[in-house]
Amino acid sequence: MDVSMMHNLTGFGFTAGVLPANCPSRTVLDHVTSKWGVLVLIALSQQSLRWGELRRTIEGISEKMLASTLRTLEADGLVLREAQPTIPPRVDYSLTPLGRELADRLLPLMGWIADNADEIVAGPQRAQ
Amino acid sequence: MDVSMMHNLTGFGFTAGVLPANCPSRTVLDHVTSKWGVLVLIALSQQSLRWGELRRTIEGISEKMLASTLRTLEADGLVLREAQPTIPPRVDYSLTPLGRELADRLLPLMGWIADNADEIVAGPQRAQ
DNA sequence: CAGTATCCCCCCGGATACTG
DNA sequence: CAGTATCCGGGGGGATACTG
Repeated sequence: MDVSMMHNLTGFGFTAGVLPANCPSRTVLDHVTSKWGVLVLIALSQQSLRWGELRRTIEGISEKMLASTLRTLEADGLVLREAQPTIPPRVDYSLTPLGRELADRLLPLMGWIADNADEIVAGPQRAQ
Repeated sequence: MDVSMMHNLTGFGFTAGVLPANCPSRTVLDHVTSKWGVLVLIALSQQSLRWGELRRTIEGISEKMLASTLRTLEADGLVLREAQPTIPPRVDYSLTPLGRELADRLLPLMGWIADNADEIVAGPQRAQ
């Protein structure tokens, strides 16, 4: 599996119309690019985290959305949930091997965004 | 040491909390991961396209959302809009250099999603 | 052809309260 | 601590009609 083919769309089978509607890829894309999906995956890419740590790490996320996002990503097999049957409960979240593969593609993207965000939001003219 | 540092978040400057809320990176992330942002950028990564071509290429997008998405991406300096003053009008959309840099990070992601979507939506158990 | 304008609904997602 | 339950408002986003 060569990396060079990663940039050849033809090799991925969505030559004609980017992606057909109602196909699995669209579903996964929606999950990943959901409002908090990327940030959860990025957060877990560094280390496994507990619920409360995730909540504090991803600034601004609500409990509802954290739970919802984690459930979706877990159902997709991207995030692993490990609950200790202790009192008080302790639950650790981490990436599955599949999730790690995905995160490896997300990190360069996020890195680029972090690097260029200031220029982008400022606008081409004003940045100049 | 080439790609490996891409996996070190510290190198990108969002060590502490993934990304601060209300920061430029969040804004750009929201634009890119908007419902149609990724698909528009991917579509334009192969070739510049006219309005109607984009509409047909990105299956399922409405005129309203195509216009909205294009305006956002153009304002961000990621997409270039070139209108010919002819009748009937002809407008070409393409990626700016900045947009191309971004697309180069999006393509591996989309490729991976296309490759693994079937397994993901099927679920780990059933896929097994 | 390349878009606006308009109507309108769904549901995403936030806030708050509560529980094992 | 790690969530669920419930309420609720705004706006994301679809469908249709219209225009230069």
